[in-house]
Amino acid sequence: MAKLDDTDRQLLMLLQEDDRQPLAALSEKIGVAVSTINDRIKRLVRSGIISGFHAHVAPEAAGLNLLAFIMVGWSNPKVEAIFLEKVKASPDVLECHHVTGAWNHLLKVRVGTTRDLERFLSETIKAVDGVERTETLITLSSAKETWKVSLEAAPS
Amino acid sequence: MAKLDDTDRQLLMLLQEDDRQPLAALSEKIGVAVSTINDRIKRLVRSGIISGFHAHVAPEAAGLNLLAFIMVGWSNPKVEAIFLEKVKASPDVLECHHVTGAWNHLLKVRVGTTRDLERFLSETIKAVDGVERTETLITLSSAKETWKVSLEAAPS
DNA sequence: AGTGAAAATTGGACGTA
DNA sequence: TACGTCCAATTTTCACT
Repeated sequence: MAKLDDTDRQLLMLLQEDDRQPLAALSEKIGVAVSTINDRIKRLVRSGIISGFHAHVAPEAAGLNLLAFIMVGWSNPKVEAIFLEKVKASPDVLECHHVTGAWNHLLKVRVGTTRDLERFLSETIKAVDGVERTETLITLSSAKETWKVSLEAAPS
Repeated sequence: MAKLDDTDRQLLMLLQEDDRQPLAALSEKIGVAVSTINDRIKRLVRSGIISGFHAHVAPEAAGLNLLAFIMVGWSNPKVEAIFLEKVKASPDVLECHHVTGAWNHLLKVRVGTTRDLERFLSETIKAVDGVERTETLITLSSAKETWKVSLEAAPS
């Protein structure tokens, strides 16, 4: 893995904040030439350190007013493959993590209403044969929700 | 809230995928004029439907190899304010949600190693006076992790 | 690698329908 | 609101340090 110097870290911080600012603005903030900024960004993209440039959409604008975390459990290991397939295909599922502890997987799900959530649970999750337990945590409010990776202490 | 037509939804889908493609590319994919694309994006940004344009950084590139979800509980309601302040200030915390159920808040946290996680728990979470219970789910792998909002069924 | 300036591409503003 | 044109701004390339 390519290592990051201080200029890279500053650049990544600024691009995580806003990837549409002109190279000239980045150049001024960091203190290197515009063409250097351009080279650096190219390199960071090519090496995969920057995985992409994405517009973020306000979920409420799309009518998605309900955020929930769902923990799912089963005992038969054959369940996993079918479960993951369904989950990956569902646009309601933002995240699916395999976690330690009493549960097998933790899902982050965005839907419109509680009715949609009910439908999701019955049609997508419990419809998978072998799923034995679920626990749903409904989000009342989100005090923090960021995608920004902290770049203070980089590996040497 | 401004309503979205089909052109908006197509545009948002494409920009969620990659916000750096030229307007000409978007114009061709959607089938409207370049200047229309430009107008639409401007409007979507002004109305807050697009909340921003952000570069995504691969966490591993920053040495963040451990993802965990931490549930936190307390009984004294005065704890919340202090807790949220610490959590918002911590670069390790990606998300903090107020949730229903046996716990008060659910955190999504990214750190380098288990040692960093241990330090985070003792110095940031348990250091808050009044925090009584925590449960940590360590992520072994993530089958899905997206930020894309589904735009199939828009509100009328 | 970094720089500055030229060349190519792109985005933003305006007038018209 | 959508369109096309024009001009300004921005990105990209390149020869040099």
